[in-house]
Amino acid sequence: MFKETKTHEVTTDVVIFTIKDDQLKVLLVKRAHEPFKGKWALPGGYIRISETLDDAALRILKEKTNVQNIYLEQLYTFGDPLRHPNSRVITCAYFALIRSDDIVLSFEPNTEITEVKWHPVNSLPALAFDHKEIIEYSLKRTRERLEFCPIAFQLLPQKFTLTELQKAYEMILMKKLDKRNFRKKFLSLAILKELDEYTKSGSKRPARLYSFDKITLNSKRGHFFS
Amino acid sequence: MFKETKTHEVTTDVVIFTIKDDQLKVLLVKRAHEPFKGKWALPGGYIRISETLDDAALRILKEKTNVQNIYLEQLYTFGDPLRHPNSRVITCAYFALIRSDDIVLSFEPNTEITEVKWHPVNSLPALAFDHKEIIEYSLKRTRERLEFCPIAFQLLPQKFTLTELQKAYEMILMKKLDKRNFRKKFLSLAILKELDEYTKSGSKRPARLYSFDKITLNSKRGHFFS
DNA sequence: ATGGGTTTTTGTCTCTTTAAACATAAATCC
DNA sequence: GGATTTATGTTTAAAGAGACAAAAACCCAT
Repeated sequence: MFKETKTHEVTTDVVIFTIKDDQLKVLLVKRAHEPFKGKWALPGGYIRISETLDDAALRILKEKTNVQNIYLEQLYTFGDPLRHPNSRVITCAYFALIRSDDIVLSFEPNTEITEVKWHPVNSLPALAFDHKEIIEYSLKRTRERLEFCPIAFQLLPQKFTLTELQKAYEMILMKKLDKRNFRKKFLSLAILKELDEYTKSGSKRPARLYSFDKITLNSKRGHFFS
Repeated sequence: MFKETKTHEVTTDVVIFTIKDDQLKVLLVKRAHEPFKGKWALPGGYIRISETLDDAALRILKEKTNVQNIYLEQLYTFGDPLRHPNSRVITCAYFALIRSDDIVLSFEPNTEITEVKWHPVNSLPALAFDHKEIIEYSLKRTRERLEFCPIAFQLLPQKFTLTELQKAYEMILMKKLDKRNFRKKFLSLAILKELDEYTKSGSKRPARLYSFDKITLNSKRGHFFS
């Protein structure tokens, strides 16, 4: 079906998660052209001939969301010969968690994309290519990482309450956690800074705000939550 | 330095570990041509336009070593624009552990390779490209996996003694383990089948042989050794 | 101002698992 | 019988999981 003389094309796709409106969401773009015209897809693009894979992913992340300085990690390389209907495209997927309040979706309509939007991961539309599979794999990996290092801070604003932190964990792990045990565990890790501020929220007891103190991403052996 | 119009080339390189002569070794091939003519390198090759990445890695593994049915896992994709001196080559690295007694190095001298040999990982020669980096990363990942699932069985013959198993772990983790605790732990996991055979070895007490019973690769949460 | 509703905050106990340390007897060969 | 290697249990301490209840702070409505 393919001529063996055809060359490969190499792209990168970026899975960006955030928490908005109490939901875990992923950033998608709507395609302007075939294939999959009008369908939602992960932000992605061709890797330039003289940039590293990491640089390509960072560039694309910045182009779509204007976000920088992010925990961005190579996820997996997807290379099924049939994943792209027209040609052989191998894609190196990256994933990131970002704070929703850091985000300015600086989208200027262009020739490739007609829309950029956050979608709840629990109700995704039909996606282009194998992007659904990529997102699912990314979620799985995010959960695995969450057990070992507290990457959830990437999802939260600079100042947050323990309840917000717990909700982030519950959303990613998709299960409820015990409130007292959760707090106990996190406070014992000594990675949170207790602030002298409180939420001036609504009709309830104000909650103390915390910020992450030292963020040591790859340290911390041992489980957080299982 | 590169024209942006140049196309990417995509290869796969396979890191194959085994235990031979009481050492952890990696399979290398000697290159017949430039670049890096005469240097040792990982077995690798171009991904065909209509095969999956996994298939490409399996094919190359088979071409070089005649080994099949192997725990083969995508490791990482290396894409530094300067990793290949002549052109832009992105390589998708895989790694595998194999039993030394399964191996028939069926090497027929050809136009690309002049030699195939196992090299102790502790004393590697100068390697082509970034292959040293790939091997080191692979070792790191192997160690991480070893903590969670007992993949070391891939390195051992069908029948083995507990001492051999322990030595495999010690070689990969590069530290000594307590004999009693090691045996206790493994026997409690109920993944070994106790055979009614013994080594008819040399001048010492014969050791009982074991084989792996059910091999559940991705199961088994929880640490094995840390 | 009072009371009801809601959310935050905090500590203890149990049970299980894990880590680490440690010594002696048995089987074989010479 | 001497050398070597296999085989085997117990104890201790530490860490982790999980279950569980009551008081305090705030808002609002009456």
